[in-house]
Amino acid sequence: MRVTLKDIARHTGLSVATVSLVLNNKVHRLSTETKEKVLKAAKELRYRPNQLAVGLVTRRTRTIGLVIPDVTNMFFAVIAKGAQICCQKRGYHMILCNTNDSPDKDLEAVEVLMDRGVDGVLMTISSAGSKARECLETLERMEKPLVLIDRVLPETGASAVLSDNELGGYIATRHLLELGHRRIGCISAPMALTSSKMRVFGYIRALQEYAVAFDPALMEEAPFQLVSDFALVRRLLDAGATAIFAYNDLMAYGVYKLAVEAGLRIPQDFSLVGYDNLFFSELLEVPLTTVSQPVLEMGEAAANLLVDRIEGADDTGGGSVCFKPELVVRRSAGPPGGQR
Amino acid sequence: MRVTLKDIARHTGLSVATVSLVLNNKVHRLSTETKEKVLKAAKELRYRPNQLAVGLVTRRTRTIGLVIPDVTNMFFAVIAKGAQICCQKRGYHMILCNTNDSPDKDLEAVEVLMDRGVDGVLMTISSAGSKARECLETLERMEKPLVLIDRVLPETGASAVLSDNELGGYIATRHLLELGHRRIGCISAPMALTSSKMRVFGYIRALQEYAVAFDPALMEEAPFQLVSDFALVRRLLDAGATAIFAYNDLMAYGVYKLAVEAGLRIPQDFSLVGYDNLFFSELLEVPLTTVSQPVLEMGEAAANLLVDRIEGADDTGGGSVCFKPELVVRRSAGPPGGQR
DNA sequence: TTATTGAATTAGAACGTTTAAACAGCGTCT
DNA sequence: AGACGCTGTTTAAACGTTCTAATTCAATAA
Repeated sequence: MRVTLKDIARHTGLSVATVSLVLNNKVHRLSTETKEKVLKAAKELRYRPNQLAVGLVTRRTRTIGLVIPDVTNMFFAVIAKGAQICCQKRGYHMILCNTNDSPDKDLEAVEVLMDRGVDGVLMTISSAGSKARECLETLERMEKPLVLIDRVLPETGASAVLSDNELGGYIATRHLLELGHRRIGCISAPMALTSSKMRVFGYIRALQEYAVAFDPALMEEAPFQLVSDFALVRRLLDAGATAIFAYNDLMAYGVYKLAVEAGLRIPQDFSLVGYDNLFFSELLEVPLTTVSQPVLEMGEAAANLLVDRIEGADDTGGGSVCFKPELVVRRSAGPPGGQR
Repeated sequence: MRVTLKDIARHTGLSVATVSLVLNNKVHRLSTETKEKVLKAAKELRYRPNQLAVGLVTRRTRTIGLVIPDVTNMFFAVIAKGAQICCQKRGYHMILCNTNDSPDKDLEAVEVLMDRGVDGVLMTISSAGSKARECLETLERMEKPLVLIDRVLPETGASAVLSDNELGGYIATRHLLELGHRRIGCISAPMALTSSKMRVFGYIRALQEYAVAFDPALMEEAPFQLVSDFALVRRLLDAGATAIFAYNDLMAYGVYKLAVEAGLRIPQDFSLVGYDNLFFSELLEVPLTTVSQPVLEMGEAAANLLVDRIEGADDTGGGSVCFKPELVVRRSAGPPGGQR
């Protein structure tokens, strides 16, 4: 079975302690002869330390937990990959937990991760973050650092890696305003989501800047999926919208699809701007103008922040990092009025 | 910090052993009074067993490893989710390793997982599976079960969850043949991939069945990405292809995009069939005809198979499971000759 | 009275590490 | 000769569990 320190000790005629010391080269005053003997035996027997045992005594596992609503959502898949890249570089490993956006599972995931002795956790809390407080408290009790991703817990001092959603909403809307649109529809995700709220705030700020009155008739809220309700789009157009800013590309695709089916042309009949710059957005026949976030970098930054806090002597609570989104201009947004 | 058995023992005036026995209700002959006292204290103190310690003594961690080339690839993201669903149900957890399709990382991942005491591993070996043998050997030495996903290791008896790629290639091609195509181009992925090879075999079998000679001029091999080389498409069309079967939807999108850019119409100028039925495929202006695999089920089945083997008294090496792909007919494939 | 039985509980080893403290040799200095 | 200082190595406790074998105590039987 598994080769242990004891095996190496027996093999070399030394004590377990000596072997351990050599392998961790902790003590310098060991004869080179002994060192070589141990190293040789370890290599021959292909010794690898049992991390359960190591973790038990050192209280460090070089493992972090990643808690996200859904790996299948590209945003989170990329976050996971970014975090992995950091782990790779810094010698950590990652336990992945999917919560399906359920607050109960948020808490369960945190507890399970604690049981497994992770050194810290990376987490995007469920959109209905009702158990967030308890997660925080658990982590605090265990004295393990937490870095939030994309969603923030107000009031608590938890550090986070964010994207400036307000700015994203602003630049998307400003782009439409610059093109000449004055009646701009906005399809948001549930407003419980900070990111949704912030994007709407950005939308409103841009309108104000261009002295356009905010009209509630131009606001629609839709579930976090492909928009499949044509009535919703119809309402916006009937309210005079010449452009639509959607919470994300996925929702924009739904609008797009519905528009195509209804014989409406983009951008002639109305302009469309999404958010996320999914891979697919440039493949649409009318490539989607959208806002892009540096998601991979965010994942990597989050993990880096976490590992810094894990390893940092000075646990300064770690500030938050905020990434700037960028506008990706493609063809789905043009001047209003059908001219092209 | 963490509450341990010792804390509960101190709290109840009992011994650690008794507390442990109650909590695992191992021995029936314990006074109900004692039981209640322990249970109450455990709840009050919010005791949770340290899984590192449990794992160390029981040699079981209720954790499995998932080794995949890339979470960011939808196929694997969905596999991961399927596996998670199984884990959820059966009380397991999952450590995720990305290999970036590098054989060295395959082996590293397996070793790391062994160090962390996982009970078994779920794995898609890198396409250049050069270290596959060593992975197998390591797992065997540690006596941990392995279930392969999507890719197979011939000669070795490792159990696997597969999709019938030969059948998929066959039904895709047969569909085109039934529509009347006789010159069908095939864009494969690198042939080192079993799945690629099998799909091509299916393609050839369909051709044979329809008494169409196989023409090497109609075969192209492309990297596992968006096809971005128009010359490749041109070559196929020049060789007389009226239809193209692409290894997967992603590659098909590339072909599609290039075709649109070159002013070629689908399916009038040529038909296109993909593989995978990615979410986006139905959003294309000409929705993509494709082959769909039950990926979520595959992930779940793989994890189930693994857990069965972990828990099974009878480790019968576990046979392999093979899922059947299905044709999803949409609009990108029509009769040849431009008629519509 | 002394065994015998049985129920309830506990001591203690084990899992595989780390690490502080102790120890054994041996040469040097008074 | 004894004290001291090195150097190289080992002892042993600890981490938090599990689990076998042992112990305690009381009640019953001989």
